[in-house]
Amino acid sequence: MFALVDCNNFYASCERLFRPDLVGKPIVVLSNNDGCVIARSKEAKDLGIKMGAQAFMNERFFRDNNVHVFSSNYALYGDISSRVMGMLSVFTPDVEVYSIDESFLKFDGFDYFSLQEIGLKMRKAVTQGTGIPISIGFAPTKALAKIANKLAKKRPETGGVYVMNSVERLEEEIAKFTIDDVWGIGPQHFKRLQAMGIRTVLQFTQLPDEWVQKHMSIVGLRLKRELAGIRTLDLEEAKPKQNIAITRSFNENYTEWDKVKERVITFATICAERLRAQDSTCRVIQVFVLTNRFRADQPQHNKSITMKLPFPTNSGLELAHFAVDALKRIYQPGYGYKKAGVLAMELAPAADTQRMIFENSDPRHANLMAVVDKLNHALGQQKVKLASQDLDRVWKMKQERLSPRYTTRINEIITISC
DNA sequence: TCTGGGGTCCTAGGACCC
DNA sequence: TCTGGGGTCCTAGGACCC
Repeated sequence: MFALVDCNNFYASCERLFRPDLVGKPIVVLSNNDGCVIARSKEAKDLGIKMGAQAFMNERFFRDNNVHVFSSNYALYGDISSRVMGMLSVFTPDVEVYSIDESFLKFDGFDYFSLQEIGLKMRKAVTQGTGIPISIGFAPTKALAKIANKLAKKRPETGGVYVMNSVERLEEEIAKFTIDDVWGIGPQHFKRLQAMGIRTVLQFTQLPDEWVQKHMSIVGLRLKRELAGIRTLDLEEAKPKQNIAITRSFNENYTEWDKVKERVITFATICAERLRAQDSTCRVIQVFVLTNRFRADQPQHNKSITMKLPFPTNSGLELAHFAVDALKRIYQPGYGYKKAGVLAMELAPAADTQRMIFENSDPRHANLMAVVDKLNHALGQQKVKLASQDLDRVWKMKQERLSPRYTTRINEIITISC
């Protein structure tokens, strides 16, 4: 059996951990730049606040309804996440961390144990150890475990743990469960299925294989098997990333070359930092610039360029240099740019780097970057920068309602008055 | 009249996930 | 004024190889 363990309203729950006064109150967490809502507590959902709702349009509504608003605090969420995932691995060695708030667990060889009981124990342990509420769904396949998890959430009487452990139970549930709520069915597939008159998971599993493969590719066919109870997907091991992207919207339209260039250099150095963190180099970079797509009245210019590097590297200096080269080829004066990004592609293990005949990454950079990483790690990110970066700039992202990094910065730790 | 067969690599685009 | 960021996998078609 597989289990899908999922943290309830994860970001909102994290914000509540050190603010017990917010228990039972509506909370929303905003995206970067405090742009739109990306997480909501149950109370906020009950107020009808939608995912992706724009923050500025709802200021008044938030105030009138005493909604507590937070900027996203990834230092906090990331740390709490690893604590939760760590606690889960006590119950089975087979864990796949699927996202910041979800893990798949495999329970092979547990035939003589009650999974319901194990699930309840996991919930208790995680709540006690971290304060984060979780829901757990057990089922014979990953796709069904996803469904079981939703049922655990939907039905309070389950105690947050739902075990799909009999054929009868499985058949009964998939006959009722609607297809739009299924892992792997996005808006496009849903539209097509709806047009075919397919409403439930059961109906989907009865479609001919050929049709599913033709319209939803092999991915859809695998999903069909999974939903029919045929184990097709297994746990996946953690692999180093294949691409690393740093992209940001700006706080305003940038019309000057120097400003855009500075951002691209900064993104490139962060990319390089992430490459080094997973011991990779990249062989290809992509740089893009975008104007504000929401402003139809302004001239638009969206351009990206992919560039093969003369040699693989993870040096911030070199990557910044190449990224500026790339930017020069796509940047056009006269536009107000709103967003840019740098992507590192064709990653390979740094240890396997093939030496080139004529040109190579400067070998001295490895030591230099190691020192930079060490300093930035100790003093806070982006303390040591390239001279071509804006040295005064801290992080011009709008983050007006950022909570403290309670668990990762000693000077931001919770204080208790007694 | 007839003009093969079997591959790989690359890119763009589409779909999905959190 | 303002509307996020970061990933993966698959397919089709073109260019090229022997």
